[in-house]
Amino acid sequence: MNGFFYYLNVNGYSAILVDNKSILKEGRVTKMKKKETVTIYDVAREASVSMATVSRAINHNHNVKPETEKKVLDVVKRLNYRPNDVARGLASKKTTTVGVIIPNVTNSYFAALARGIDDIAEMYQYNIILTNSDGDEKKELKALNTLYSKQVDGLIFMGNEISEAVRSDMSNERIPVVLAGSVDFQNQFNSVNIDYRKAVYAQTNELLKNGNDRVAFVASHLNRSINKDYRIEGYKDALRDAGIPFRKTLLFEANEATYDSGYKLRNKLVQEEVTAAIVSNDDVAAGVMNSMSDSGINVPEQFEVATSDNTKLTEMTRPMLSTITQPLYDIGAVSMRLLTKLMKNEEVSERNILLPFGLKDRNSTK
Amino acid sequence: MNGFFYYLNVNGYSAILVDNKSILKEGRVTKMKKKETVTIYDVAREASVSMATVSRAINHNHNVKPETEKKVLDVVKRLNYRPNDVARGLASKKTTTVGVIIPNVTNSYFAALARGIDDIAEMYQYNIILTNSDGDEKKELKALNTLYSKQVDGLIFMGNEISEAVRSDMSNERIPVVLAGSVDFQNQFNSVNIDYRKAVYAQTNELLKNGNDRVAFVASHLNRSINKDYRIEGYKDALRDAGIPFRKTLLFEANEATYDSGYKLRNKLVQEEVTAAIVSNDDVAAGVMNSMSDSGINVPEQFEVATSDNTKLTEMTRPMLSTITQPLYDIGAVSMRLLTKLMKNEEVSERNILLPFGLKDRNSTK
DNA sequence: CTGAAAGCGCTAACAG
DNA sequence: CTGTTAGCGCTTTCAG
Repeated sequence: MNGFFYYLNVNGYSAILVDNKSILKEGRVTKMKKKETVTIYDVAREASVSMATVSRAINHNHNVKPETEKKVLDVVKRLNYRPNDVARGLASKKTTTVGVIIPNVTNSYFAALARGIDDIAEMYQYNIILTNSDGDEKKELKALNTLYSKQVDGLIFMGNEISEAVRSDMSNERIPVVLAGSVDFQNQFNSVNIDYRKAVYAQTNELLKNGNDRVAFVASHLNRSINKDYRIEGYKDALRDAGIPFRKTLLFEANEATYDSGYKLRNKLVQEEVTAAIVSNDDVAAGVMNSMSDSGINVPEQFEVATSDNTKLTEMTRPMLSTITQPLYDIGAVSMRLLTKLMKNEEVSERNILLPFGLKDRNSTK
Repeated sequence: MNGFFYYLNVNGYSAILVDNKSILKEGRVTKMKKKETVTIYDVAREASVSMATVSRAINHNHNVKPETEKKVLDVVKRLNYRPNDVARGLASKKTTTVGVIIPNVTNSYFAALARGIDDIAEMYQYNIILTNSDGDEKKELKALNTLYSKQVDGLIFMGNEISEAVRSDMSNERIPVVLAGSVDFQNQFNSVNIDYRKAVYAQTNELLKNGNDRVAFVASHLNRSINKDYRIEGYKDALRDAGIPFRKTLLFEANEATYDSGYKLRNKLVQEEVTAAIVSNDDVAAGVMNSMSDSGINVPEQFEVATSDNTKLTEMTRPMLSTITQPLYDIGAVSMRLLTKLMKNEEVSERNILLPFGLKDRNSTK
């Protein structure tokens, strides 16, 4: 079928797909055209109905008599017809594809969300255009732009924070967006998260209860809304409740959400004489912990570490990492589910969904 | 033009974003035409040229007088015109998007490739539709089908192995495909890999040199071509060179390429009295190693583990994992680069690219 | 329940 | 260098 077939129009008879050898033999081809794709028109002709009816049949539109639907579908199968989604998209203004902006697929936290997103997308017949942004505003803006050009029906944005430029850009388009595992302090977009403030509050309490009065808070970017407005607030809440003064010097930044970035923090941490740390990313936490252990500091006896995402990594390190437990896959899945509703203009009861979290006590804390 | 016009519903409905002053004054417009999109036709009119010229200008076609191009581009900017890629795709039969089939984004090996793929895609102005297949033939076939419908210009396939059904399916379409980190024993498709056989050969030699004569080989699926035809052959080569008999009982299967799946292998390994293992996946290797350590077996003194991918995980475990080093990101990047050439019908010198590998000696081996 | 016809927004000959 | 004219393959009124 592979470029070897030509359009043959014999005796005014309907066009047929033939192998070019027979064309040469027959020698009476009136019109030859390279016929690669079988279109809705071919199906219509073969089934002796109009294109409109074919369209209705393949879209399972109710307004079509069962017999004609069957007739059409049989021809569809026989001709091996496959609808062209691009043409469909142009005509219907729906592409059944959604854009997904992710900082980095390589990051296990976001990868887990992405998997949830894709699974639900598939379930609802959507496809996903994935774009890595590195959390960089420039890249995010560029990605948004090409996604708009591609006429995606919706957008899932991951990236911890929404810069003003990104906010205004997304506001100006009329396509629905949902933030997955990412907060918008202005509360302008739909989102799916856990209650970071409460989670960190609970976690900090545990560390305080263990007798630590110099608990570090470490994040990749302290000034990002998700940290500044939520996690750090939870951390402060706990400190306040325990009557321990908040010290700005116990806030540490890792620059990147990576293992190495966490690993490099040791000296600073030691210098401030912290005995425990709340870390907002598993990779970073693993780096911090290993770095301590490697220098002879015993975890958790001399130094406790608690992390944030409960990715598989938390079970792979030794000691295993105590962590907040988040329904990672579900955050992605629910985000996509929410988006499908938005795209179909269905009612949504909650714009900002908070999924439940928990605390898992493992061996990096006492 | 850009989101400035909206339906106005005056009967006490809220959330009306209107920018048309006359509407605000009137206060009782029943319905307004929703004018969202500015098309190439609008630009043509405003710039007093034909659509064709606009098309040429925005595509930087050479056959346009510099002044007219500027004139057009100015209007483009003024009207905030953004080409509709769907219409473009229908007219040009090129969508500038490629399909990527990945077993699981959550797997660090494949995630690393995916990042390389996306970066190069972006560089060449392509977008990526990502689909998780779990290495399952049914899902792969389904994904391929929807990708064809979406008229992707090319395909990158990851999945360790090409089943016959997938092979014939991909052969029947005329779009280029390249296998990334995945082998095709029939050598029918373009691909980018390392020389798994040589790599495992070298690695097995190291373990043999350390005095192990019962070296296990563990993979997620032993019968997959990448293992059966390449890695295991390399393992056998080394055994043969060392004069050690190959024992089928020292081949272990993990079922899935996951940490847990590796972790569960301990008893079987211990039962066969192996003192070292070659593992074909980092997650599995971490599971095997931790499982040994957790049960009191000292790694590497009593048990050596060597793994395959050199993902970041190999540095996060304790001890750190000795491994084959693969240019993961590059495998993805080169695959995508190869694909761009194929999509543009450029000459390619090598159909099956082998990237260099190395051996990194860390602490899980003596 | 079905058909005719009009596009969707753009590219690509083909003239000029 | 620029305009005209056909479509690309499908959905969607609007009639009947």
